[in-house]
Amino acid sequence: MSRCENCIIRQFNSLRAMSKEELKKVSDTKVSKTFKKGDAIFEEGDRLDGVFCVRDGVSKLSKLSSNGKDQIIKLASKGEILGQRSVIAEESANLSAIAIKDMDVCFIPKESILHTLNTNPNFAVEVLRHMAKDLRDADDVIVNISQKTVKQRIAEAFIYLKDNFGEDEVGFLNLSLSREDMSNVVGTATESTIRIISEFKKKGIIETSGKKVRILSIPKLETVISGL
Amino acid sequence: MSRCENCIIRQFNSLRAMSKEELKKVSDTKVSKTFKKGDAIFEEGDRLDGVFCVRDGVSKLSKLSSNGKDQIIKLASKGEILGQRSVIAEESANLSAIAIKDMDVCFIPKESILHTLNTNPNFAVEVLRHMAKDLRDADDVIVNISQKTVKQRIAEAFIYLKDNFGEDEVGFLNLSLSREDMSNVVGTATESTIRIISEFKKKGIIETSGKKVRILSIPKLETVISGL
DNA sequence: TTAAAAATATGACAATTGTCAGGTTTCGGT
DNA sequence: ACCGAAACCTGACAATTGTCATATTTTTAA
Repeated sequence: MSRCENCIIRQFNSLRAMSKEELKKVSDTKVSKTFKKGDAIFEEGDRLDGVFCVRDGVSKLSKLSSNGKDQIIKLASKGEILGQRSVIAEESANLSAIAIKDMDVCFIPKESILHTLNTNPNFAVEVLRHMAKDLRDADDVIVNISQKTVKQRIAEAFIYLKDNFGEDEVGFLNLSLSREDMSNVVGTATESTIRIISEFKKKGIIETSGKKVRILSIPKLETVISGL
Repeated sequence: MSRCENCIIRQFNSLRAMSKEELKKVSDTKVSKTFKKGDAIFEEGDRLDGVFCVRDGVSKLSKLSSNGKDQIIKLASKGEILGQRSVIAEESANLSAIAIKDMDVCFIPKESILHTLNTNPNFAVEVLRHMAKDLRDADDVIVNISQKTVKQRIAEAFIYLKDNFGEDEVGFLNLSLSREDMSNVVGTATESTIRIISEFKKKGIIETSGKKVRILSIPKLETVISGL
């Protein structure tokens, strides 16, 4: 079993601010878990007794609205820590975390986290910085959703997928979302997403092959985002 | 000049986790300021070299969208600390803070804050908890804006104003927003807000007197929110 | 392999919301 | 008390987006 002290993933998140001894403690209590595409890591309302450190795969963090639709707030991959907000606020989970690519995660009991938080200011500040970034991102999402058209938001989503998850050797996006997930990211009806993606294909902005998507022209996408 | 150690406002925010000595230091470096309705405490893009502790009044925190409209992310009043996120992330301000009721604030240089953060874990955790709450709120706003109609969002905004700012002796909301600010809170055009408020008045859900608004029936508002 | 289920696609239409173009009322400063 | 500016209001219309119904394609599982 691998040890946190040697885990490369650690460099990408706030665990890097932990001391050798703290990491050893975490390593002794952590549990590796795997989740298959579609599995829930946790669901809205669950009481979490720890956080999940993503080693591989991708998860969508979403919340069910009263109208029965899911809104995806964030896509989390390698290095992200899930459930941190709920554990810190000592609240039940506000979001559900569902795997959209097979996942490999470490479960870390909340005691180690909370103890380190209360004794190691470096760690607390590191977590704080990360949450400050999340908060800024959330504010930006609010502005985008309320002030831009669905077409602009879908165009932005493609850029986001390219920037955050990259492309393979032949230019296909590494992360393909179903039309439904894409709709839940931008906050619209599935049919609207399908129509706009069809339009992008007709206009030579993107092309698809099976589930895979390739962006053909970033400039054209940016023209769409700017609103003509 | 009043001292932070004696300030009642402190009880409502993370400054309560500071030690006597830390508070004294803050008190020695702080500067009281007043802002009149319409004044900017800071603007998007400003480099902040401190935070603002609100002692009285109300501020809107908003961000300008590329289409030229403001989106109000949050309304901050007594006890709130403004600029904390930017100072912690060491970024320029992501939002503008404009007074919508004459304000009385204390400016606290960032050095005191950052120093305490790095040495007093209790303070860091307290700030973290507060930011966790802001993040949860932001996530909820995302879901509301993307999944509810303008009418539902305006109804919710009235409930929010009542719950967070209260009513006077005769039942008028303590905080009155202009139609434009209300539009920027819910993310819609001013005309749409005006139409819906007119409709609420006709249906006996609210009544107005000058700028003041009185909610006549919470149950009716809740019916609107539930979407019939 | 093949049948069923899920995802994608498209049309027709309705509902919601935005825009523009006028008005009227209210408010703050002289 | 008055004037000009800002806020508020309303109508007409257009644009965007959602809903429903129905194919078609792709994926999944027996």
